[in-house]
Amino acid sequence: MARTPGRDKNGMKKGTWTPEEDKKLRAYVSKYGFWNWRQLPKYAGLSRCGKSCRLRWMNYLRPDIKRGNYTKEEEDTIVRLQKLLGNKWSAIASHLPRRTDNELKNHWHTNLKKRLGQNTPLLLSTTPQEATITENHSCDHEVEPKNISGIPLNCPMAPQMAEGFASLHLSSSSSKTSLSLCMEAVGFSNMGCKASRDSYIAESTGSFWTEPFITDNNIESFLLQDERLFSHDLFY
DNA sequence: AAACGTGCCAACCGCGGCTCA
DNA sequence: GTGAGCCGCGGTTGGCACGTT
Repeated sequence: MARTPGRDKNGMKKGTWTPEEDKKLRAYVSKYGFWNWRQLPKYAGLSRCGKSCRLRWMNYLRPDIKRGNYTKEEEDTIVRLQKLLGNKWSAIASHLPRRTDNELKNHWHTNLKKRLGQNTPLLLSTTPQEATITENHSCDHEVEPKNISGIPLNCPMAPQMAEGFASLHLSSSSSKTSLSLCMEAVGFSNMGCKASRDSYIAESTGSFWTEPFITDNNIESFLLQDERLFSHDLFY
C-alpha cells in the first residue's frame, strides 16, 4: 500500500506520509489555507514537494472526504458519467460530493470496469446517445431527469452544447466555468448577463441537487445551472 | 505454516493548461 | 507574443493486505 520512503533529487521526501507529517499539513492548511502549494511545505515544516502536499491534502486529509462504501447510486452515477465523459475523473468527481477523483479512478479500475466487463447488472438502463442522466444522487433525492451538463433537453442547441461539454476539459478550478466554455465552443458569447446572474446567485439559497430544473430556452438559465453544478467546489 | 498470486489504493510522474510578467 | 512558474489531471506504479494453494 504505502511506498518506501525515499528522497527525490532535490532532497524532498517521497513515499508514505507519516502521522506527524499529516498533522503538520492539516494544521497548517486549517490555519492558513493553501495559497501556494509550492511554498507551503517550507512554511509548514515539511520536507515534501508542494505537489505531494497538494495530493495528500486533496485525496486524504481534506475534512469532508467520504471514503469507501460506495452506494449503488454512486456507482451508477460513476458508470454513467464515465460513459458520457470518458476518464474525466475530476469532472465525474465534481458530481459526486465528497469523493475524490483519485478514489473514483481507483474504484473504477478495480471494481466497476471489471463488473461491467462481466455484464453484471450495475446500473439503470440508459442510452449513451442521449447524454442524459437520471441523477439519482446519493446525497439527495433528485429524481428528475436532466442532462448531465445542465443543458435543457428541449434546447435547440442541446446536442452541440452537450458535445462541447463532453469534449472540453472540465476543471472545476478553471477560471471559466464549464458551461461558459461550452457556450463559447458553440458560438455563444457571455451576452452580458453576469450582473443578473450574480444577483441570482446571491439570492439563491437552494441546493443544486434539489433545485427545480429550469427548462426555458434561456442562456441565463444555463449559466445558473453551471454555477450550481460547481458551487460545491467553492469550499476549496 | 509457508509460498505464491491477486486486489486494492496511496502516491508518483509527466504533461497540458493557465496566469502573469 | 513568449517564456517561466505553478497547478491540476489522468495514467501508472509500488507495495501492503488478503486470499488461495
